[in-house]
Amino acid sequence: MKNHIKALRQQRELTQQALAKLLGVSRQTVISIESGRFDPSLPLAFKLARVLDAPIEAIFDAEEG
Amino acid sequence: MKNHIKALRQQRELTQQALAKLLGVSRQTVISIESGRFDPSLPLAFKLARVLDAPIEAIFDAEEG
DNA sequence: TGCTGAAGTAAAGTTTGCTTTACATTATGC
DNA sequence: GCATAATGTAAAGCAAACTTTACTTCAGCA
Repeated sequence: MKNHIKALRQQRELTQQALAKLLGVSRQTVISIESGRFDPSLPLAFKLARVLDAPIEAIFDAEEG
Repeated sequence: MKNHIKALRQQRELTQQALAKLLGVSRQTVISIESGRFDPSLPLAFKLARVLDAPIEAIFDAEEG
């Protein structure tokens, strides 16, 4: 599932480390989600939406598999 | 994470079995998510939003932990 | 009565999300 | 040159999502 976290994070001038801290996860988790290694859990997706100030549907591409 | 899947499913007159088939998961998964045993993955949450014709934020309560 | 559909619980097992640790690369600045 | 910050990869291990199977309960109906 593709996402625009990297772009949104950079717009907010947040490092991966800073975003990880805001989300309460490790830096590896941020890297892995940004690079598409895996999808975040639903609670984490909601936190991302709150931290990045964007609706979930705007952060993730709902394209089908 | 609380959700309104059961109510939305019943409004659409879908059985758990029918919803599971539409989502491409097992009936157990539908039961477990409806009853709050665990949260769906993000891809599954998107499928739920599509099948139930409601935005993710309307299906799940984003209350903080 | 007994059958069938819908909803529910439980347990074992696989897959995926997440953590922790360690190491590599690139850029900035002393 | 050396240190530090930011990004990235990889691997081992734990936790949560999901599957499969099996069993239970309740309602409706012939």
